[in-house]
Amino acid sequence: MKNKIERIQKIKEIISSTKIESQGQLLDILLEEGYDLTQATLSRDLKRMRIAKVGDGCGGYSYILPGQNVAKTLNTSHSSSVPASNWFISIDFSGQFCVIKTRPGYAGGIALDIDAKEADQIMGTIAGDDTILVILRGGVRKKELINILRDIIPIIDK
Amino acid sequence: MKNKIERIQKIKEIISSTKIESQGQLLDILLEEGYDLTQATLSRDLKRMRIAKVGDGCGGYSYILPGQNVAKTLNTSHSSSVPASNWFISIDFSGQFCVIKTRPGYAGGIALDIDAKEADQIMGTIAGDDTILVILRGGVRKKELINILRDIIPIIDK
DNA sequence: TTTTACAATGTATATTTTTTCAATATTTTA
DNA sequence: TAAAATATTGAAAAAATATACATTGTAAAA
Repeated sequence: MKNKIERIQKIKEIISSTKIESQGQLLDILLEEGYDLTQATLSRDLKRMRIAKVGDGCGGYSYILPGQNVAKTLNTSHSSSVPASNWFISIDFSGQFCVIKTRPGYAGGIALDIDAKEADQIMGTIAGDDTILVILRGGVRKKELINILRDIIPIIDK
Repeated sequence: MKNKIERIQKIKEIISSTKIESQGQLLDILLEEGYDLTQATLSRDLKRMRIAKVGDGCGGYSYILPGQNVAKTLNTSHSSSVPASNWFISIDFSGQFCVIKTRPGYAGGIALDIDAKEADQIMGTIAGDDTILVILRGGVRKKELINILRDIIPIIDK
């Protein structure tokens, strides 16, 4: 009972640095770290802390802290070997444009990955800190681009 | 199948205007409105829409749209734009003193927030760089102070 | 101190949510 | 248009999450 505050703190740390897909996964980590608790307690903690479970945009789920739109990016690598879910926020299409949102700092690197594919269908990319604009050639369809991006964003939707 | 887009739109409307505590409740509303679907489809919709289920701070749960910021709702009177979870380290009580540890640099600002409450129970605060000393009036109990700090430090919720 | 109230937690269970699988429907391609 | 590829969905099963209840620990009051 004494270590509740400490546990709460630890949960925050884990959630902000690791992608958590279920309470079971988080529970395992906490148990490994030496905390002694059950899933029931974890459920109560998450409820009180207002930590939310939300679709991750890549076919899975992710737990997020309140206000974690500006989550810090602990994963320095952005190469294709890193699961997309570590940097990916959203993808949107409008006319000949595709806008990909990433966690802060990732856009430039991911844009390079996209450029490296040298796809005919892509006229070019422009990247800021957390947003990539992909400009498509006329007549290129959404699905076509998704296929090109598939190994950068393994599962866009499922 | 044609009405999927319409249904998605309706879900957004409902979520933003009504407190939804479970998919079952949302499903009932949609059925009453004439939409024909099952809970399984709803689960998929919510996942794709990245709608989250989160503790409502009053003992229940609530579904929220991606844009809605949970921390803001919680910290209504907190002038700082920084969510509590980003600065809070620990809180301790001893006699008429309460010591709050923060991440470096935050103590002063948080102390201002505490002062702004102008609570009778608090005689004053002294802040360093990462520590706040809250001096309580005689007879003020721990629980009482926690109630006062509740919307500055949401974590100590209970 | 002793009593009392309340908070924290685990266990077991209930509830809710997610997914698998199969059937259709829709869209794209040829 | 017909065939092929994709997407959407429901029903049922599986998985995940939440809670009722009982117990124990902690703090406040007397």
